Amino acid sequence: MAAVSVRDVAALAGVSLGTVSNVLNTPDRVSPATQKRVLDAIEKLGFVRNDAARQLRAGRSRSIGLVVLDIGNPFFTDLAEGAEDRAAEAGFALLLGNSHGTAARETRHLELFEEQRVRGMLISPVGEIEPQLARLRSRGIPSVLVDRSIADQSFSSVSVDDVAGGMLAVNHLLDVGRRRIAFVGGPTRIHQVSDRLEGASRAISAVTGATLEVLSTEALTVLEGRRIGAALVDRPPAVRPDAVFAANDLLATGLLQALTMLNGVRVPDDIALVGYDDIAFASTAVVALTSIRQPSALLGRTAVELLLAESEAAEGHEPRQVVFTPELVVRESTAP
Amino acid sequence: MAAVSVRDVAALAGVSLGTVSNVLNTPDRVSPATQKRVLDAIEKLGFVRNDAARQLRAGRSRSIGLVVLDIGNPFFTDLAEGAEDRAAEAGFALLLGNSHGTAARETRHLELFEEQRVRGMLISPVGEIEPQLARLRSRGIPSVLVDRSIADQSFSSVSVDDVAGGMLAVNHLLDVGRRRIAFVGGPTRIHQVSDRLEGASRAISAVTGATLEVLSTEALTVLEGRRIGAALVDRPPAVRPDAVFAANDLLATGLLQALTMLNGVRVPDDIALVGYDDIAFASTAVVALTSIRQPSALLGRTAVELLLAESEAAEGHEPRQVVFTPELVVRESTAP
DNA sequence: TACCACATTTAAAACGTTTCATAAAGCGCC
DNA sequence: GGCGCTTTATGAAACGTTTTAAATGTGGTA
Repeated sequence: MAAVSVRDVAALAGVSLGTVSNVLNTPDRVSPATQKRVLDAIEKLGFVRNDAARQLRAGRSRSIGLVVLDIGNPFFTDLAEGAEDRAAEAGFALLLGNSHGTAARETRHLELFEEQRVRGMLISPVGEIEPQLARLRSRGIPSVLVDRSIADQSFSSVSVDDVAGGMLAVNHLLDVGRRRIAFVGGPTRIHQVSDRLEGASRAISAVTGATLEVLSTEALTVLEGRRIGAALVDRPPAVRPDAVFAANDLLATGLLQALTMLNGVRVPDDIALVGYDDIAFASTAVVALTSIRQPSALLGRTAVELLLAESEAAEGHEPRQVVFTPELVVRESTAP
Repeated sequence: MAAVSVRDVAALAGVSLGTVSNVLNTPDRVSPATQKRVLDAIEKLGFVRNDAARQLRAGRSRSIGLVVLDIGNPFFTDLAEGAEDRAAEAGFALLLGNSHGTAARETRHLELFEEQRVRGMLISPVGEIEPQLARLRSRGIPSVLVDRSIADQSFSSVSVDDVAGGMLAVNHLLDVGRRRIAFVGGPTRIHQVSDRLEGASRAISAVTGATLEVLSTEALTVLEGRRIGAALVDRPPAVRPDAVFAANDLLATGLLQALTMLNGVRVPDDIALVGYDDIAFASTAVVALTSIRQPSALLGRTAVELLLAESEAAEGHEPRQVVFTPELVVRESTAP
């Protein structure tokens, strides 16, 4: 019930409280004998540092804020997991904020975390947030942007190259001999969708005789995938694509359901299929799904890394943009 | 760049710093005119409370620790989301810790959070953790246990009644006229599995002529579900069950794949199927899956609620055990 | 006019650390 | 034996709040 402070430890060990602090922070400066006495006292009393006091004096805390668009989205869950792991390794606590995609909540979390005087913010922004982050920076709180193509290079960021991902997917389809390829995805105002399509187009352009048909969807859902899949089954085989690149795994799953259920079309024999995100279900679909994997956890770890670097560094630290390249995971749905 | 403190605000507003604090905490005590001047100054300087100092003086922080077994598990993700929402509403920050099911990491997080002097811990424990929590409690840090059948009633807890869930599932199958029911799940040392089976048994016992066959699995995975499903397809129709209750949705998904793919068995006509957890994919399976939904987010919200109550209350606060009843979500896979 | 009650404001102490300047002690060397 | 040097330990100040007791001002009442 009683809070144990350095003072109590000092009293029990028969030293001054400054010495206790030295044992904790700069053990080299204190003799082995004294050190032992102090450590014994700490052990005996079960002393645990009060980070608030530490932070107050030191001016810097040992926590990091993470604000994500939607913690329910596996991408962000994995990212949070990676960030938390790295933070814990460095002895930092991770404050989690879920903005649910709304600017108001995002701002609320930034305020809450600023009150906590976090070492810095990791944020996947909803809207225009640069002004807020600039203000925080002027207060000595750095930020790292997550998963966004940033015009403003004045902040550090981590992201994944969706154009490269699109190329990866379509190049793979071309490699396994497909030429009439369809892209399924939308709406294109989602920049991930347009980037993946852009990558697909580039890959197609490099190969003569290869064509790309774009089938637009209203959303990136299983249902939309099923709808497009049913439409493909209805087509005469001659005008069907021989491969489909879906903008995410949900669409791909829906496509797969429609194609295999209706039994007119075999995957991969008639139509090869590539998804995107490599969600847990991709590998356990009726036909295991080839997909593009994003290194989400690594993104989180790296974001923490950049943040700590920026926080340690002197004033004029150069922000860094780290762009990861996604990875192709080949499974049955495109097996030759 | 300079940190703005109450002192600066006081100077600009031409009042003492005690008055600034009063404006922030007990506005009734300060005249409207002064209040306005102070608020203007706060606005102008962009003053943000330093929670470390606040906490140091007040002895209590404005953050809550959450340690989960596996943040990648949708159940815990939803729970964390609910907890975070509720915490944010109350002006609290949520510290997230992922124990990955290992006791060492769990302990590490508890230490880290204790250093932060969190208001309390929310924890889904890995192993025997009562001693650690008892120690924390003696230090004035309460805990709420999450999702566990606790022998020790001395801690508050939130959990879901898996026995009730099992009954719910099987009663539904009985309601739609099925009598030869199979339970698919395992290993039974997982208490969720044994509880759900227990519920299933009870429901069966209440109806004469109903039988329950138990098909054991090594793990709760899609693959295992597919294995059992294939075995069922191989049986002569006469000795097949007319309904299956799977211990979770992954198993159910595997079962569904095997049953519908091999085309010998129709769902729900020949075999009705109920899963458990109501994961996102349940509703978009080839045959939309009837499942048992756990109120994960509500669990998280409630856990925060209990924690705050305990933290506000006087010394001898009675711990509370809240047990939620899961909910049946009927879809195609059992449609009459 | 003198006094009191009340509303408002102030000044100072306290929270538990870290840090810094300084003191004490031990030691080798001339 | 005194000197400087290094190692080790100390005490006090400081971080930014909240809180408490005391001070100040205002108006009403005797």
